[in-house]
Amino acid sequence: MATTIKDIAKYTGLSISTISKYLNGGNVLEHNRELIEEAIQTLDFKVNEMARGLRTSRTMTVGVLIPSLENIFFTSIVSHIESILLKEGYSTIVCDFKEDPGLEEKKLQFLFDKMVDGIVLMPLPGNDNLVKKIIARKTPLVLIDRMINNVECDVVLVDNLNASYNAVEQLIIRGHRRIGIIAGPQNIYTAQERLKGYIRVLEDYGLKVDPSLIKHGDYQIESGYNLLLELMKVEQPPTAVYVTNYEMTIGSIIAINENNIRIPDDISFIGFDNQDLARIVKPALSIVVQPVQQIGETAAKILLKRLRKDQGGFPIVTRLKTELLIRDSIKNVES
Amino acid sequence: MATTIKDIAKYTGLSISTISKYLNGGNVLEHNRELIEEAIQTLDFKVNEMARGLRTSRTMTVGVLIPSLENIFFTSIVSHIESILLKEGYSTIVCDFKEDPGLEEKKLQFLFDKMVDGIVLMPLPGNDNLVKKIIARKTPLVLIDRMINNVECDVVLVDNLNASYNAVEQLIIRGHRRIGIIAGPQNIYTAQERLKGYIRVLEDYGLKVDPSLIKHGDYQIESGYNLLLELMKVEQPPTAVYVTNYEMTIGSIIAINENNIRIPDDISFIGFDNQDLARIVKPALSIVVQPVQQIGETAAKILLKRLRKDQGGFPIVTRLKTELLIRDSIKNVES
DNA sequence: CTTTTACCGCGAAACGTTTCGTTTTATTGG
DNA sequence: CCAATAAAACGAAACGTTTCGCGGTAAAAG
Repeated sequence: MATTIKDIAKYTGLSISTISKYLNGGNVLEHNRELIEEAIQTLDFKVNEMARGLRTSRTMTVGVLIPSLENIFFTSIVSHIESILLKEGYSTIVCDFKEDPGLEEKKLQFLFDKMVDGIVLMPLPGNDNLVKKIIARKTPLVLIDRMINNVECDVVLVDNLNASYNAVEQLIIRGHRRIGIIAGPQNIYTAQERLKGYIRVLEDYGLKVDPSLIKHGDYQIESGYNLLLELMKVEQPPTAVYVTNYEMTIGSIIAINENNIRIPDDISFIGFDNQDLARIVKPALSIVVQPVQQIGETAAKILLKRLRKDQGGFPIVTRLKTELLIRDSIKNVES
Repeated sequence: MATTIKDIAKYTGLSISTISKYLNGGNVLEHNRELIEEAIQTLDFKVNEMARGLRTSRTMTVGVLIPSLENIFFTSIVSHIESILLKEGYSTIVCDFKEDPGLEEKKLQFLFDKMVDGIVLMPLPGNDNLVKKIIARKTPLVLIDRMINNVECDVVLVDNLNASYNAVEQLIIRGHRRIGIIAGPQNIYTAQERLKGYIRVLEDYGLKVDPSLIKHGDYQIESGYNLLLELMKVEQPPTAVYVTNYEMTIGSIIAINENNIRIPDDISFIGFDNQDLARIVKPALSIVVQPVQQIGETAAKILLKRLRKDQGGFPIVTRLKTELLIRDSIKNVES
């Protein structure tokens, strides 16, 4: 059916191995090079990746495993990863595991069965042995957004600690003293970091850390909704709140709207992740924005490096900076 | 390295071809079946898809081509497609073309080079020949969300006409007589349908269709923003507006907020696509919700059918119903 | 002009399957 | 118990590449 290397050989009068050599960047006489290129052009030859893969045991395929495809933070990272990988001829198989640890393992197995050359993973907490499994197989791996303790691995993450620090600092500067935080699950690395930043800046400014103002959610909309209302019911409620991911930010906003709480008069607000969200809500929300493009591109580039068998600098831990968008959701408090 | 069919043959004392026969569902002596299964278990055998693919020229891979990975409407459809395909052993290669016709063609070529067994495509308008190209190659294809004229092809779409009809009808029932629409690009099938529904319901109720109340946008946030403001500046402004996709709904809301327009007092509002959006905005927005899960699953199932070489019912045109969520963004007008 | 050194091209084996035609084994009927 | 038939197992070729070692030719060195 399709034209093969054999057809090129016939067309040019050269041997199969010479064509193969050319295809893999080997040296070929100038004259023959032109001949081969012409043949490839006119016969519309494309290497059969399956045959090549069978010989070399490389699939030119990488797997990207994320918790959910319905989360724009994840998918836009994927989008940038895909762009970079495609340029090098790799195809990207995206799997999501719907935040389910069982599925995570299953999908990973699927990727193994498909013999992907490399993996980009945003791991669920507690599934550390999955990561170890990948490493044991020597499949190149780049972790995203979340780090695993006691495991050496390339990882791209965001400086969550200082992201929180800077956000909360803005609240302090504007006179807030009782600042609530809707934090993430205690077993998620990212969430721990974001909480640490909150605590550190309070301490740096000599403010008391009040445990009743720290609420742990599960990164879902519902818990944002519930926890915001809980915060407002504390005996001495906060004058500002900092919410640490996108979904919980949405949930909080819904709670605020449904209960006729006014921003920033009743409470000042800083949310997370999504720029559009910042503008759509009234008044415009202040937001911590993550550098999704950089995250994706960096992860892809490191993976490509490893796929080239370049182990330089291992493990590479990249820590990217967030951006803080200050809008109208913060009130100045007289102190 | 990995265990092959040869190892299984050695372990069981059977021949390679018998093992292969078993793997492909052929008949094997009960005794041997058990033996083989045990061997596969203990040696942890997995068929090498590359070798198999080389022989059969099937890759067990399907390509999904969508305009953007940063659009939750698209990605959640992808998510459901992926789930279904995975169960049958297919992996899904997702490509987005960032709404760029040039890229669309390039990515499609990429998928061809990767020899995907099938394709799910959400085509850009005007690129009809791309679709024809796929069909000419006899690669199974399912179109999503947008139809192409004069081409026979399986397609899953939403009953956009009646979606609009029902939405606008609710506005009419509540007494609105001047209803604006922010429609999509005139060359997009989906957009045409949505506009048709708007026009038809007005005519059915004997209302005049006023061209000054029909604005065509490009499905991006910015144009939602601009067109909403244009609508409000019409000499006799509408009392209600219907916005026909997610991004433009966001844009409109931003415009409304920034200009202190009140919903529903100044204007009644029906938006599109995203449930969370409906709740996050205050007052809660009325929304036309698309059945993303059904779209994805239906598309995947049809594709699987075609991959099984079952041409039954070709071309299958599936038209799914939307849901109309009425919330607080519509005011009753005394007439 | 001869010897050495590069360089380029070639043939053949191998990667792990499927498939097809043939041989062996098991089953049935006479 | 043997022949005929059905069922199962087998062997070998093929899919389209890469790779490795060898042979030949041209350029560089003596």
